[in-house]
This record gives sequence, C-alpha cells and structure tokens, in this order.
Amino acid sequence: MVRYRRGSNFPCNESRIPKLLRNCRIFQRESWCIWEELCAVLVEPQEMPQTVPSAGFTPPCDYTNFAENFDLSLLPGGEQPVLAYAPPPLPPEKPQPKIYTTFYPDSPEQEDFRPDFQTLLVPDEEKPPANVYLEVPPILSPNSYRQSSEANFYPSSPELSLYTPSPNSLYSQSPVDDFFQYVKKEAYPPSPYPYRIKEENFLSPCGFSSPTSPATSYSNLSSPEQINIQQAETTDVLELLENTVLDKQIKQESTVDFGNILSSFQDSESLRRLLGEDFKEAQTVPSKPKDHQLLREVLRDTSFQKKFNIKPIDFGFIGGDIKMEEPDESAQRDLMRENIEPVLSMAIEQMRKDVDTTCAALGISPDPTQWSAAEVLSWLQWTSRQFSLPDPVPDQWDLNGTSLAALSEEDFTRRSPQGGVILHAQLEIWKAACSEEDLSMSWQPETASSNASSGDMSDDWSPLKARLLSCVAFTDGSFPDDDEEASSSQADPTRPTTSRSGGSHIHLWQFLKELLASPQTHGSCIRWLDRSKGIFKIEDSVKVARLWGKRKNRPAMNYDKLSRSIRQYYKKGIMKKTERSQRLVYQFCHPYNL
DNA sequence: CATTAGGATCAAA
DNA sequence: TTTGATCCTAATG
Repeated sequence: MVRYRRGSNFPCNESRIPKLLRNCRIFQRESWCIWEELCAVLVEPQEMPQTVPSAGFTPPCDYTNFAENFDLSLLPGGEQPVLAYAPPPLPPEKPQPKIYTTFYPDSPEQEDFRPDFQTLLVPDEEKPPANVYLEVPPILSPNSYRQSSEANFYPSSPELSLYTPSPNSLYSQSPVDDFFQYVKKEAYPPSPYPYRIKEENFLSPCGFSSPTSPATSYSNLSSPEQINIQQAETTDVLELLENTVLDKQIKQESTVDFGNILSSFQDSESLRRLLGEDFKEAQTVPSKPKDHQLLREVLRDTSFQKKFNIKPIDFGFIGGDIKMEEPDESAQRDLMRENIEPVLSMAIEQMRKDVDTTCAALGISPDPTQWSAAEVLSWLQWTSRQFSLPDPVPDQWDLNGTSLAALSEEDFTRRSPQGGVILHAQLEIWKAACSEEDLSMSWQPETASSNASSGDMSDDWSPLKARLLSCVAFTDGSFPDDDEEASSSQADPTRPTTSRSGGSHIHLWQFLKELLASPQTHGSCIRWLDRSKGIFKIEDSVKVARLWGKRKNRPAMNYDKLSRSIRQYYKKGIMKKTERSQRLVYQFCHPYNL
C-alpha cells in the first residue's frame, strides 16, 4: 500500500520535471524510449559510494519515497484506478516493421561504412563487442505524430535513421548520441550480452486505435529489470508502481520518483492533447479519474521558475523520520541525480536548438516579452505547426509578448482549446531559458551575417541546466498540504511569470561538472581525462573562467581566481590534483567524481 | 609566461 | 559560518 506519510518530503519540485521535459520536443518525440531507458538505468543495481562527505556537499532532498508514502485515498474520490500510460502491444495483424542492421566492427569496411554506429555503440577506449545488432529507429519529425501512414515512420533505408541528420529535421543526433554514450559508458555495468538497440512501434496510448504515436524504445537486453510498460489496459497506478519499480528498488529508496514521473505522464493533459483523438477513444474506457485534484495540481504545476535553493538537507530529520536504516540513501539519490543528468542535458540541448531555430526562422527575439503582436502570432503559428496543432485564431491572440507571457495555462486553453496546454508549456520552457541569461541583450536583430554558429551562444544555456538539475536533486520541496514541513523550506510557491535576476547558487565544482557533462558544447575547453576517476583537464582556462564568470555574473573572473577557488576545494575534499600533478588537470574527490 | 600553492581580506548568503 | 572573489607573494617549469 502506498501511503503518504506526513512529515516526509514531497517531491513537488521533482514532479515538475516531467512536465518540463515532456514539453521539450525531444521528449515528446522520444519520451518513452528515454524514460524507459532511464528506468532501466535506475533499476540496474549499481555500486554506490557508501559515504558522502559533509564538507561542501549538498545532498539531494528526500523525494524518493513519495510514491511509497503517498496515500491516494487522501485524494478526492479515494483510491481510484489511474489510467496508466501503457504503450499497447502491436496489433497482431500488422507485423512490426523493424530494420535490422547487423555489422561487425572487426571488419574495417564496416567501420568505414557506418562510423556513426560504431562510435555510438562502442566507447572509444573499449574494444567493440563481438556483435552489435541495430534495429534502426526512424526519424520522427514533430509532424509525424499525426501521420498515420506507417511508411512514413520507417524509412526505406537504414541509413535514413535517427542518427543521420535529415536536412528537414530540426533535430540533431547529438542528444541521442550522448544518451547512448551515457548509457553505455556510465550506467550499465559490463554485460556479457551484446548491446542491442531495439526499436518498437508503439501505438497510441492504451492501444485503442491505429498507430499514430510511434515511439522508439532503446533497450539494453542485459537489463532484466527493465520496466515493462507495454501493458495494454488501464492499470492501477499503484499496481504499476509495485509491479515495476517499487518491488525492485523502492526498498532501496532510489527509484520511487521515477514512478512518480511515470504517473505524471499518465496524468499529462498535454500529452493527451498531443496524442489527440486516439486518447479520446482511449478515454471511453472509464478509467481516468478526474478527481485526483491534489495529484493533478502538483503534476500540472509549471512553476519551474520557482526560485531554487541549493541547501543542505537536514538529514537528521529525514533520517530519523523516514529510513535511518538505509545508509545508501543519499548516495543512491546522488546516483539518481547523475542518472537523470544526461537526460536533462538532452532536453536542454534540444531546447537550445529549438529556440535558436525558431528565433532564426522567425526573426524574433529570444525574449518573449519583446515580441510584437505580429511576432506573437508568428510564434504561435510556428509552434502550433511544430506540434501539429491547429493554427491559432488571430483574433484570439491579438496581444504583445508581454501580455502573452503573462497568460496562464487556462488563458491559453481558452484561446486555443486544442493546443493551449502545449503552447503554454512551450512558452514556459522558452521563458525559463531566457530568464536565466538575458538573451535579449546579447541578441541583435540584424546579426544575420554574424557567425552565430552556435559558438558562444551555447554557453548561455547552462544556467537552465543548472536550474533543472537543481530541481531534480537539490531542491528542498515540500508538499503543499504538508504544514509541518512547509515552514522549514523556502516558501515561494508563487509562480512569477516574469524572470527574476538573482543568480543561481551553483558551486564551482558543480559548474565544472556541468561543463564536463556536455562535451559536445564545452569539450573544447574542459573535458574528462578519466571519467571514472573524476580526472579532468581544463583545455582552455580562459574560456572556462569566462564561462564561470558569466554564470556568476563576475565579468572580472579569470583563471587565477577560478583556480584559487579550486584550490580551496583541496582542503574540503572536493577536488585535488592528480597523483602526478599535471598542468590544468584536476581530480574530483570521491564521491564528487561520480 | 602561465601555472600552482596558499595567505589575507572582503562580500554575500 | 561558509563560499567564493579578489589580491597578493612566491615558486615552478
């Protein structure tokens, strides 16, 4: 039985993440594969550090036992079954189209022929496995969601795979690549089985109609505990959680929030709208209770602009009240944070590209409050088309950017019943991005010719990632109804739609790890030499210092000062020099290297 | 010259 | 109080 225990932390901040992420297009496109993969990662038994030093370490909050402690009977209507999102089985009459690509890395011709796959599947420093099987997923543009022709989902050639950028695609392959790199290098222990990338053609949620919602599932077959969410029928969420995550790892306090994530998907209004008609059919089954107000409220909360603190958690309280007998608790949560980090990186990377693309295509400012009424409409049209929503009715949207930014989700829905939720969420994401760094200042309308080829622009987006990460693992959230806990946490549930200044509280070591986590954008200035040992090298001290100064709003930051801060970490046990000291090479101490 | 180490001081949280 | 920014001297290569 799942009970919500008073006094325990409620992961309201974490529950915001799914909404944020699922409204990133890459997650709408590939949410299931990613979450499924993430799930597989999370349930995979892993070696964890046993201790976490206190000095300077910011432990994540205790959000892991939300599902275990949450008593759905507290919700209006009691414990009613919740419609679990269950990608349905394929219809038996339609054989699942799959593209199998087998290649043999030992053959040099093959390597030449398909180098992307090689690098995708095999870490550089490792020998390739004996056999690698690829079932190549299709490219899915946002508009593909509504297409019903199966042929469109499956390009005739494996080369037209997800990993091959399409000129018409807005999406880079890099996030997926990164994710695979992450899964292969970081998450999975060595496996005797060959890696296999499995693609599955899911139908619409709950499987009641034709295949309009393909999803891609990447599975490591060596993960026996991978959660099977391919259940065709309405499932009690409790049962789902217990059958999947709870039984396996909740006792170890490491994966409950994933159940929460899943449940939020189930409760996703925007997802339902995204999937459109099919879901309506699905809803003819009396399954989706509308009265889980509390849960819905939390899950629908989009106030991810809430100020986040990076405060140490009072483990005395948590430990005493919840699970003192689980010494690995904090370490496991730290692992979870590490696990979700690349997912966030992907989302942010995708966001950055999306915003860039849209700004360039429409010639608008990244700052929505600067949009004119025409630009507002332009953005709405663009975004609507990205998500295959009906075009906005101009009469409904005769407002400037400032007004648009102030609209609530309800306002959006009123103006656009079909797409309001998505549009609002997209705008929230957009605003979240622009609120961290004042992009409107760096953005010049007439810089069409300037080499804005992603060079430094990408640097502007790391604060957002920090924000997301902080939401995941570092925010001390409290349940709205939890009166005893609410007092101790930063009570700022107001959801300002306007951006505040006020920098993030990121620490230098966090920032460095953040840069290290995005080698595709910052690999030129800082990179891992030995990820497992936490050894990294600053390749461009000037640039790293500049980025750090930018983040902290310290224009005078230089490497002299930055390195002084790093050296302060020596005695705090956060960083050290490597055994044989090398220039610009540092090493994270345990467990900061994780 | 850049880098490293670490003392001292100050400001902000 | 902690953390980081700033400035500094000295040593290293």
